[in-house]
Amino acid sequence: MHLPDTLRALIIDIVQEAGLREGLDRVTVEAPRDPSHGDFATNAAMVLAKPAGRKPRELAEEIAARLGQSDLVVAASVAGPGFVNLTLTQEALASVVRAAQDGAAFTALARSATPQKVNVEYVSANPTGPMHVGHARGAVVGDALASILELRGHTVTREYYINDAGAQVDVLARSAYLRYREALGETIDIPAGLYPGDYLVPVGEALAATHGRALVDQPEAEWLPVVRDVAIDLMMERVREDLAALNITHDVFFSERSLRQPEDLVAATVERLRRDGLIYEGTLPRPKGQSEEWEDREQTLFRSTQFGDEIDRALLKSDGSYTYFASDIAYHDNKIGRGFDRLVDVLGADHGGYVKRMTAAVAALSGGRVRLDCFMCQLVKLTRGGEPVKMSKRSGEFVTLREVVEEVGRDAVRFMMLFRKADAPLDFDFEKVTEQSRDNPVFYVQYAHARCQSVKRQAVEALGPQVIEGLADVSALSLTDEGERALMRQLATWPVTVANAADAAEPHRIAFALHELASTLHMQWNRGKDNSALRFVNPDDRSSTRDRLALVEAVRAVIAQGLAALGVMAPDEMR
RNA sequence: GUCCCCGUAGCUCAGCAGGAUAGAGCAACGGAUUCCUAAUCCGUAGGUCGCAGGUUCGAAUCCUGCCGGGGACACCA
Repeated sequence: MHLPDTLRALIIDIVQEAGLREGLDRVTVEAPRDPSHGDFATNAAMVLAKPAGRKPRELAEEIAARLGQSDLVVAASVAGPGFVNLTLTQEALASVVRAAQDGAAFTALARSATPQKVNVEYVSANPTGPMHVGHARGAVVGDALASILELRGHTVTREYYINDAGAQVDVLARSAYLRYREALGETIDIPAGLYPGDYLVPVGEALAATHGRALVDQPEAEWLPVVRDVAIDLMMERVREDLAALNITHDVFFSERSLRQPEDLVAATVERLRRDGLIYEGTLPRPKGQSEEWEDREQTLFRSTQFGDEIDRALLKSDGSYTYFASDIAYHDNKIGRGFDRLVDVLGADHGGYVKRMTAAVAALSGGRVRLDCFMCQLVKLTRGGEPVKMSKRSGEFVTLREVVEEVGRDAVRFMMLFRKADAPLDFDFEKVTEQSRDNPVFYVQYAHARCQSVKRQAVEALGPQVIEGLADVSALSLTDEGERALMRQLATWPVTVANAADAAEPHRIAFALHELASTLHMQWNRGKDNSALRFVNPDDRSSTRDRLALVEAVRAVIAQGLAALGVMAPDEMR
């Protein structure tokens, strides 16, 4: 159990002994903003007073008195409307310094008591071209989220849904076919509506190499499936390469077409919904403001309104073919069938209207057993020196993910994408990110890690290699400086941060926590300039140096854990 | 017209599932380098938390209604 939880358990014990039962789950233990309020504070008295019919401050006094008797607590005082502020014993905080040095074991304290099987679907970019910067955000957020869920103890499958069955892959095939003829020496003209990007040139060449002129005189119905399959394969290969450049790999690539062949799983899912009475033939009401181009159409509809959607949704088009939504329902049905407790979709901002219907479908298909969470990534505004950089998939002039990674580096791309709440728009400026100034938080955090390593190197130089051995057993009782205690408090809350970030599905919390920890470390390092007694390495005092090295190592271990979860390198030295 | 997201310092954003005088970075101004990496740090200045109600001991945080910005809205994936 980590320290905040230990304290909370202690408080719950005390409070239960006093006969209080109601509202226990609202009791929290947090590190107050203002360190003069103590190391930790609890709201127990305030949330429990009302149901117990007691006065908050009076109850707080009682709790404080009992807490004061604990081995962990030096002082417990009542403040404000009924906070109980706790100052911890040196030993209590010292235990964190020892524990945190084993970063993995320490982070494992964040593991959930009820681990789940979770599927995280992310990226799922259409295989019609290389990925652009917008895709990078969903990719990074999804990947980091998956990692954080794993730290929380869940079993995670990282999944990519390949939209290889719709009209857009036919467009891809026609575009590739032109490139094929081009490769055979023809002069081609790419009409509007097809993909003009020259990334299809290699596809054309590959087709020419394997098929020669065989496809030239065939009717479209003959060559299209052939060209399409080749094009999709090559596009997906490219997608994987692009993702690899970001150090992202998926466990499962799920093909939309595999829902139709060899077995029609879409039909099976639709049938099941029909048996459950959730499907009917009907026409949708005309939306207001859509008066002009609207015509009433009889369609096969899913009763998503029964599960919180605003309107029922079409599963079959008027020509009898499935809608994209129908395929997607079948796909999620397949995921449910694979035994996941929780499904997560990381989506682009343009999929906002899709969330309610899919959530409804999952609720219907799983009988409410499986939860679907959709997380939206807002747009990335790409600029260079303040000037907007266009990225349009149609224009063929978009900035690809690969270009960005090659220009600014994987670490910077990943960290920048995560140093913002996913549902807030993101500004990404090439010049700022490549500047490598402190404007760029990734360097700030990486530098903190490198600095920890540097301190250890310096210590070895001054005091010999033994000075950094066996640090896991130090007493850490000499770490009484306010800055040192601040670091210890932040370390103590690390497992809580991980747990919260996982439960809220907000990877950016990890990034911010690391930034804060880095800041506190840099601060303490600099305080050693004014006051040499505070330096991490003191050649005249081997014992306190070892305590401080243990603290430094604990900070380093936590930063390393966090950066690893975000997929960012933790360097031993900068440059 | 409906739905979703956003509205916090000049700029870019945090604010941990309501808590104690609202935080950070950048920009501005003033400092710190014989000293473990100045890619760092310290200090000053800067905010009616979009507006108006409501819920309660307590609201930037929850609810309702407006205003403003972005996105999505039947056989497009």
